[in-house]
Amino acid sequence: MDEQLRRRYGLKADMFKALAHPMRIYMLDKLRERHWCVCELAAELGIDKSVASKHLSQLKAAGLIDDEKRGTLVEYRLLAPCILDMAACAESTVLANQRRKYGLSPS
Amino acid sequence: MDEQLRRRYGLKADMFKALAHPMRIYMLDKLRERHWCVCELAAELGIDKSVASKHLSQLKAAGLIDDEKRGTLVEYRLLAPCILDMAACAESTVLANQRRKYGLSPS
DNA sequence: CCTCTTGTTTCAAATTATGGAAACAATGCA
DNA sequence: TGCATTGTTTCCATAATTTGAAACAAGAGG
Repeated sequence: MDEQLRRRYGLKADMFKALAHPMRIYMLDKLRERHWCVCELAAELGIDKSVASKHLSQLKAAGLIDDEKRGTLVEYRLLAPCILDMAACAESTVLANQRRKYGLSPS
Repeated sequence: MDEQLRRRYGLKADMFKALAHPMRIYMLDKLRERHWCVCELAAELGIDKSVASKHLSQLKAAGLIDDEKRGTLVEYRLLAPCILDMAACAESTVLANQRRKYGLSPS
């Protein structure tokens, strides 16, 4: 695995790493509907504003969302809608595997 | 965020967590071509067999791959091809963002 | 039975990720 | 200016992940 391959797979991994947290996926789901500011998302998720800000910063670094200042608040918006299709694919895969392994019906 | 939502987003996050490592994505890419045993993948990636085994175990737990014993070796095979489409989507998104942010041409 | 090969598991160490509090910056408004 | 609101950053404690070595388990084959 040479340097170029390592960098290429590192980029993909960074993208998935940004998605590898329940709060961040929930944030993306909320941003699909409309713009949200940090304090709104923090209240919706029941977490500290600093934590929400850091999660949003990770999503922004991954290029999944973008922000825009409006007065004292910062509005975040979704950039890459295909990401949520990925999340849906992930969920259906997980559910299919649960059914296959444990015979559970989809809940 | 109630318990049911937390569990639902936790499941999605677990799937992405399984993909959030360069070696594991590389493994999935290799498994797209054909079956591979642990020692082959370990040699290909230049990592210890115990490390390769643990990465594969994570991918299996996520339901992305499956294994089958053949004598002393264990063959792994890809289960969910849509996962690699996700990885491709991730890469194109990353590259698009690089171009948008830094004006780089696609490499 | 003995030995070699292949994989998995366990263990400790190092690294990384996360959360919460506090400090700080920036804007709006009286 | 003074003050409240909103976000970001920093610091620290805790939790999770990753790695490699070693121990262990399971077959294959002499």
